[in-house]
Amino acid sequence: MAKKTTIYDIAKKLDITAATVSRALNDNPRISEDTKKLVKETAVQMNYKQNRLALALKSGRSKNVGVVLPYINRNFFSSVIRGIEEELNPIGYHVIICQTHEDEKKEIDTVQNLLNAQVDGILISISRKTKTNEHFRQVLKKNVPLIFFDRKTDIEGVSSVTLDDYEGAYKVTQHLIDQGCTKIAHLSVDRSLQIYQNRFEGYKQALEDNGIDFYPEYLLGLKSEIEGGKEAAKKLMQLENPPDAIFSSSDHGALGSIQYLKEVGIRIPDDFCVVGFSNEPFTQFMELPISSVDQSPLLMGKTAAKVFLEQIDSKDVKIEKRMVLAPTLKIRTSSLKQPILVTK
Amino acid sequence: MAKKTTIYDIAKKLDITAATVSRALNDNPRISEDTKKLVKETAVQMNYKQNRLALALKSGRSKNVGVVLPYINRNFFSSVIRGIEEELNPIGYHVIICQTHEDEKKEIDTVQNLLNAQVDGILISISRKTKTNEHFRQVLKKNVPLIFFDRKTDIEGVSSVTLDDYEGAYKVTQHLIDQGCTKIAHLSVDRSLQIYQNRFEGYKQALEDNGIDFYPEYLLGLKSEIEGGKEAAKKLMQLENPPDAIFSSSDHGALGSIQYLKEVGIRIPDDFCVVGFSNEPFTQFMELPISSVDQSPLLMGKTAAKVFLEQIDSKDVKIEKRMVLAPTLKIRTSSLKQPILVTK
DNA sequence: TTCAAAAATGTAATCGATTGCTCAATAGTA
DNA sequence: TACTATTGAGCAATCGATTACATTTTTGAA
Repeated sequence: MAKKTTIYDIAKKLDITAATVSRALNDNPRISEDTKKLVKETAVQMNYKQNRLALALKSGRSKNVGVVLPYINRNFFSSVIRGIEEELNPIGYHVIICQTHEDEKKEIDTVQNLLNAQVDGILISISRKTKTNEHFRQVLKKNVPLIFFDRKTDIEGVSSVTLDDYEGAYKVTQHLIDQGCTKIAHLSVDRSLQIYQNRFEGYKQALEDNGIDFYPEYLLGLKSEIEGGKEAAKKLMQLENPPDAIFSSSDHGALGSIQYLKEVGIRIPDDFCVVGFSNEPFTQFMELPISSVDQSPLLMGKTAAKVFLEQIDSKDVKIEKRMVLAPTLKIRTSSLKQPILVTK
Repeated sequence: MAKKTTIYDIAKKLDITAATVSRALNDNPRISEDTKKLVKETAVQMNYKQNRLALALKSGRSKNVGVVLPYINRNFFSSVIRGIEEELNPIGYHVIICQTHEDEKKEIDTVQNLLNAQVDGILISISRKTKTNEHFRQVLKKNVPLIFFDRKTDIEGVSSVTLDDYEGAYKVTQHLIDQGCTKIAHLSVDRSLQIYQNRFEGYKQALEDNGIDFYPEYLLGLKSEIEGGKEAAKKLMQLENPPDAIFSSSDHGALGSIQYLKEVGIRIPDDFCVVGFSNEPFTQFMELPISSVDQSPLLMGKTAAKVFLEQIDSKDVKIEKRMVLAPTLKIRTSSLKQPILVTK
């Protein structure tokens, strides 16, 4: 019992061929209206459901796409996923989500597995530790569309959807300068990733454009999350000439910094400004709401999905599309000296 | 070019049969070691990758499981997913994640789609709006393992992994009473869901066991997130006899309440205690860390996955397993009057 | 040397749906 | 009436891997 009904079952019942059933269900014009109606009714009656595996095998399209990212428990990433799903689900695609936990080996395995599973495309935000390209070339070799989002690496022929991190960082830095800060430190997570390198450069350029020298001591690496932010702030404040603002490449880093600064009695934003990056939800509901850069994750997801669809549709033509989204600076209390306007 | 190599390609190259190739690759003892070695080497050389679709169609197992939940951008849910993946990925399963956004119709569609896609099982946390059972019966009818996690509904023959919400709520309430609170309000999200009903009952029982009367005015519904928490707190404080503690069924509700209470100058925890539920990360890194109930999402995910595997393995035997995990109360500043011990 | 048992491969069907090609039946035309 | 379009539906191959059931080749003992 509980056997799934196939088109053969329907065919047998109606004493026709499976081919006819298939055509009827697909509204093939070569089938008479009468037959179509009969078949469709019987299908409903027998609770027939198309087997997508068989279809996939035949057509060579699984209608599955793989989404590979470091973690899903970051609001940014889960929102990107939501964007992708909103675009792809309505047209029959399923999304297979895989986390790399920032591990290169896992990323490679994952990509390989997805290829085996015959996904129709792979949307990926590379792990922090990824130094290799071979697994991406494998994807291209198999003619499977590959799209980078947010964290990318440069490979010819691969499309990407990213945020203008440079611009975002520039805006943050300019904003801090506008607030009267002149000694602005920058916490960078891992500049071997383009996004962090770009943020760093935007920061540097803004300083330069405002005639402020860049002090290497003000540039710190950021280790693990909140704790890293604390440590970094501590180090900075122990400098002979401590900064008066921190621009952190991550919201968690910004939070950690704020926690440390408060501990040692520094008043924010009066004496010190802090800005983060990513606009994680918690930044706005802290007691001291944290300024941050919004990365439009939903839009990024949708855009990545659209790029994938374009790629799928134009099989032969090779497209390389590099889309860059505009960042929005959300100014909140942590960096707003004159309480004129607070963006929610 | 870029054609995927199949076992037929390997067979042709070695002038043997596809059957032999298949057997060799699967280490069938009926194939000589020499042939095996030769086939395997050639496979690597030709960059052969098994087509999982074909295998799935033949075996009737897609090695995919569907995970259906309201949202993935809640730490609780994304951690459950992580637990599921950790258990299932290593043995070759892929996880297809689908969000219902608390919409019954979407849930029904999703389940239907997953069935069409021939998933080997469905792990689901039902949406708040789900009142129907028909789609679950469809799953059972097709003999596809169905496992509820966290949010369940009672259906015969369906296994579930849940938290002991009753116990969690009881602990919270007892803790508040131990802190000297006697007028404890409860914010409940939607008692048509078992989890919230159970929390309510644990709360009520704890009151009763301590000889405290239950005041219906202290029981409030909780609408949208933080805002809802604020509103609820406001309403409560406008009562003739306002409470001296709030036990919120959601962390966001607790946060909203705290925000309101602070606004009107009520000191926490000195004059008022607040406890949430879910142990979302933000509860511990707020300036005023919020007490909450940890739901062991990782363990829940792993357990659900294990139950699924048991079910898959014992095809014929019908298993109905109801696992209930123990909650842990994380006591933090928001409800700790005597600073003796703070759980991190 | 002979022949059965064991070892190594091959044959062909199967999973479920699709589709190019063929064929039959009906309609239409001269 | 004879013959050709047109329409409706069947046949069989295909997608890639697996596997029950042969068949062939070796091995080894009598």
